[in-house]
Amino acid sequence: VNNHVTMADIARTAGVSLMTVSRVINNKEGVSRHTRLRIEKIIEELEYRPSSIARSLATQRTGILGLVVPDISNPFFSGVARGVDEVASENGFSLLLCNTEEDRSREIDMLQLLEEKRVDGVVLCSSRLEHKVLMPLLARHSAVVLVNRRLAPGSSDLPIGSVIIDDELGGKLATQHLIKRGHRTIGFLSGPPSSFSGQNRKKGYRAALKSAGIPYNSKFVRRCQPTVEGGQEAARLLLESHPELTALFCYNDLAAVGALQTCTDLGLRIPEQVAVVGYDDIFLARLVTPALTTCQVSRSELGSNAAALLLERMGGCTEDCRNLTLPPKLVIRTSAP
Amino acid sequence: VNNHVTMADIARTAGVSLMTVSRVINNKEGVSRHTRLRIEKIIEELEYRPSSIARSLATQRTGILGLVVPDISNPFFSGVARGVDEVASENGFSLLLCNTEEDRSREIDMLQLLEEKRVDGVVLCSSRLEHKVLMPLLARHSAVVLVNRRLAPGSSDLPIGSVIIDDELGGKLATQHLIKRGHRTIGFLSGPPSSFSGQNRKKGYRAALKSAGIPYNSKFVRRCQPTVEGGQEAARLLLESHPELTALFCYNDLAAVGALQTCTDLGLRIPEQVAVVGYDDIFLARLVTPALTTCQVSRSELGSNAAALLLERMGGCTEDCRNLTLPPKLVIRTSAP
DNA sequence: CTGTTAGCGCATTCAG
DNA sequence: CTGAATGCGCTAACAG
Repeated sequence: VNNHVTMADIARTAGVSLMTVSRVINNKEGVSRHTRLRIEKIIEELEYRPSSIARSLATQRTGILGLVVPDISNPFFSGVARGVDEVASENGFSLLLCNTEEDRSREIDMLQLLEEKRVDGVVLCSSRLEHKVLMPLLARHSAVVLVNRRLAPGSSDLPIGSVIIDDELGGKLATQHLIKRGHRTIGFLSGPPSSFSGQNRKKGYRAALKSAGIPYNSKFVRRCQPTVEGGQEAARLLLESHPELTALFCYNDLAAVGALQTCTDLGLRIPEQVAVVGYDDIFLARLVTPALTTCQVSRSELGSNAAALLLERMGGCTEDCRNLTLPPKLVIRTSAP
Repeated sequence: VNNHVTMADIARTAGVSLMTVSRVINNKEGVSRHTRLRIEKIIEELEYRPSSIARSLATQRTGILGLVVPDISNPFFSGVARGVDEVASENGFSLLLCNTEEDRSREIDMLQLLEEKRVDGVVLCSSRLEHKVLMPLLARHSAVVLVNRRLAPGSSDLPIGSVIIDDELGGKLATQHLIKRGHRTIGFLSGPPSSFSGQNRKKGYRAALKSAGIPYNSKFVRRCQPTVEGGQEAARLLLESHPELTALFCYNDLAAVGALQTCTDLGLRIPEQVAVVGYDDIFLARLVTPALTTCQVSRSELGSNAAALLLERMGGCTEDCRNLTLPPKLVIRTSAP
């Protein structure tokens, strides 16, 4: 089905000009009730569908937003995507999906592709690009919102918004909860050293310790891959060398699940002997045994807020309301009641 | 950043015609090595990016494929999306993501939207629309591939491809495995009655019983919601009324996890007293205890095959290789060793 | 209320 | 090897 009906076809069979047809299509006034109805009927009969591309060329707007994610099959990002899509589609925008496959050069390509596609705005998630190379790319888009990344204040005069999770708060909430339950020796699986969120969660961890008067002990902190295996290994190393630990705060839920398994292997009962707290509240968290106490971050809210912010910017908002920080919420389950 | 550099700008500053610029952009011959290099340099300097929309209007091709899914945040569909994206982007196509939110009227809207956007092809996942309303919509697209749904043979002369999982085979593999391990009284949590895959899995279940000479007993079969809670409830009803059951084959992994929990609640040891088999091999499957024996279906392969099929159709393949049936694979873990 | 005239940015004839 | 002319389908000023 290649030969589409065009506006000209409608105009011809209706015996009017293109302009008149255009008016009824776009619901603009200046058409008599009668001819409008007649044209609408013809449009129905001929099953006319306006061409977005022609319209885009004329209006210079595509009605498409670019969504760049490292991996759409990662539940975190598909959750974000869902949120973005919700508010985008509510406002008449479609999403062009770009998977970078965690690859920097592909991220660059995608950003350029989106420029060629003339998308009206871009939501960029977890950009792996360094500031120097990212900025020129973003400069070529009229509206951009970053998710999971914040530009250093003053590092750019571009109108770039951002939505991030308050990881420091999350780290603090988790640690405070453990302290409140009487734990004084709390281990921390800190995730990949390059991870910003890991660093911020650690800040929260330290802050909570400090305000409780508990000295910080770097021996209780261990990096780990953000995976079940990573958590398993790190937890084992930590617990074997420091049997005095009564609690573990983990970079994410996957690592926490690993920690759970390690405790089982070592014959440590949870939460009696070791309490475990995760981060993210992935689907899995409530299904493992014992169910995981964790910091809940709403992925779809990340997305919907990002989209809302983007639409705001596209609308030409000049205010400085460019950065959002979403608070995580501690969900208490049996792994650390 | 609204005022893009155009081909005309390049042509002017290079002192050549539009045509020449067009030729170097599209890597066509008919340009002297010298001018080509000169123009390429100017393109670099001016940071020219061709406009996809203008090009689309001229060529009648967008380089965009539509991807329609019920819910992108569902790991099943984001997995499929990943697969589709992989082969699409390999072949220079982008993806327009459409979330129907499991809503029939939105599915219709999306299909129309994709027509207006003039996408080159559509991958439609798990369509909820009835044949009568679906066909006219699909007829307006030049290339369509269905995922998780197959049109009745001869029910349409449209060149529509499809990729589905062989659920009957899956049901048979799972059941045969249990039989081979000595089970004779095997329960089946059959999922939602409206589910095609559930019906097919049941066919496989029955076929396996039959070829083992085990009589089919409808009392051993119970519908359930495809959720943890659904599986939990159905498993309880089944096990309480039929203590002779020594194994459960479950509609999906979520239901299987529910069954696992029920067994624990009832004090039944897995797999000694009750063996449990799931379906899908979601991420969760290997992480629960005991790890789930299950039928693995590759979501990304579903997607990549769909995309490949679509590209084939778009290329004008007239062969009858329109339907693919992917075999699931039994993954044996500790819940049914 | 309605129609005319120009583009939007590029590709594709067909001539030079 | 290079260029001029035409059109893709639609919108946006302007005129009537």
